Amino acid sequence: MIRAVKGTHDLLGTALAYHRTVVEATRRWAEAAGAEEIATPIFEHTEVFERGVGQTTDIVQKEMFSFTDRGGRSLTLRPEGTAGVVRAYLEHGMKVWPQPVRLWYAGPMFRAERPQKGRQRQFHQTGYEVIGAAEPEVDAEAVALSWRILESLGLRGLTLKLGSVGDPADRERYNAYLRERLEPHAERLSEDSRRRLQTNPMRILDSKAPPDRELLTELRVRPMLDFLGDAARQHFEAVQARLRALGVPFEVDPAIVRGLDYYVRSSWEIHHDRLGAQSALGGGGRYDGLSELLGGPPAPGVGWALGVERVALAMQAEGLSPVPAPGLDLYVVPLEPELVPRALEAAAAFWPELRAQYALKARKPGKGLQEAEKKGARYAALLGPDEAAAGKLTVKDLKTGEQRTLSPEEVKEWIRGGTA
RNA sequence: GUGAGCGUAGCUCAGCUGGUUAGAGCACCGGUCUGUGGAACCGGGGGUCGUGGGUUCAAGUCCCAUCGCUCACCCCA
Repeated sequence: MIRAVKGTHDLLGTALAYHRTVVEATRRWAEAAGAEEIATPIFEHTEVFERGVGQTTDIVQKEMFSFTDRGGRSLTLRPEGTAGVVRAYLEHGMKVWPQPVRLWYAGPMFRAERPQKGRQRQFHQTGYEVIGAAEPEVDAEAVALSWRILESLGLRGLTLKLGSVGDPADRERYNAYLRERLEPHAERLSEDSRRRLQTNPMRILDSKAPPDRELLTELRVRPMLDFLGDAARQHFEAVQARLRALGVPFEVDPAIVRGLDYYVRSSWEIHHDRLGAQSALGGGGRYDGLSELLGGPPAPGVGWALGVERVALAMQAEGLSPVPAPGLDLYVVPLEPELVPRALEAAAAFWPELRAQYALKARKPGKGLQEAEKKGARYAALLGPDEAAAGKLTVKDLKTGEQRTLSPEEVKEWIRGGTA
């Protein structure tokens, strides 16, 4: 049997209902904030991510699904959404739109990791980007929006961790400090971290390897926050002040680093307390240099992404139900075999005002009602010789038991009136 | 990529220390039931026991390998 590829899943039933609930919540709140939806391709030229996300990141080094197309171009299934959105911003000259431009999106992302709870190879994110503004207000706006989306879904066990990774110059000073501090003890670091010492020392802070953690504690390595320049520090404080004013609870996490190189200044994650190892529901940050990394003019930006599957897991852990998919309005039951075609015609005549389906085999009335119930229909319509002759249907409300024999037009009126 | 746990019907599982033709519940199909449902009862379809090899008179059960799933490491949404 051919099965879905490792780390991918068919989405249906309850899982899809959770999925839609998260996407629709994002749509509602993002559009409330004035954002326009964008759908970028799920694959891009590999360099979009190599240059955008960063050569030294785990995502680029070991998690991308890349392939060569027939023309010899290197393409990559998007591992995240922001780089593609900024590429689109540049490609469509959105810098001439009224600034800043607010965009939101939802769609699949791909990372070649070993699957586990809350981690799949194809997963889904919703995201929000504000491009063309450097003010701390938009950082706070973005954080507050993602926080409120999660709250609106009913989630309680949320923690917002806010940090700052500073400006590039601050990071250079910090990286120099880290190298100087850690290099004498390099042999005690994990293999990955020894490599990071050369390529990107800050990423060592992200390591959870016990030897790395011990060494960092023992050396009393100072956090990035101590190295913020004046501009970044003022920005960070302003963001905190705006968040307090908006009533968004957060804790400052001096160690927050983020796995994507394009982040500067604000950087945050939202965690849930009952998710297991992969506890981040979402994260984001400011990426003022990204446009230039992609070959564009300076264009400051800030944004976030939520992991749809993880939010769904968190909702389930808290016993929260998704918005259910709408069921059938009407199930048409032919009472005689020769009336099956008439049942199709009757059901088809209700589309699309009513969700109507019909039985392919003649049923006795009792069986027909039972079947309608199993199909999840609110109403059953019996079509027997009498109804056929009169051009009517005997329609029964399966909840109340109320029954009427009506013309198709009257059926529409009754049901639409009843469900309005 | 590393480690651990688990693979019996569409789903949830039973199958004792290896011993007839591998079972149950749910679901599905049909009947009891020729114009009114949610019940009950009866019947039916559906399994190469993940796969391959080995031990044995005999393997769903023991051993090895392999594949898959899950969780964890790593990292992140």
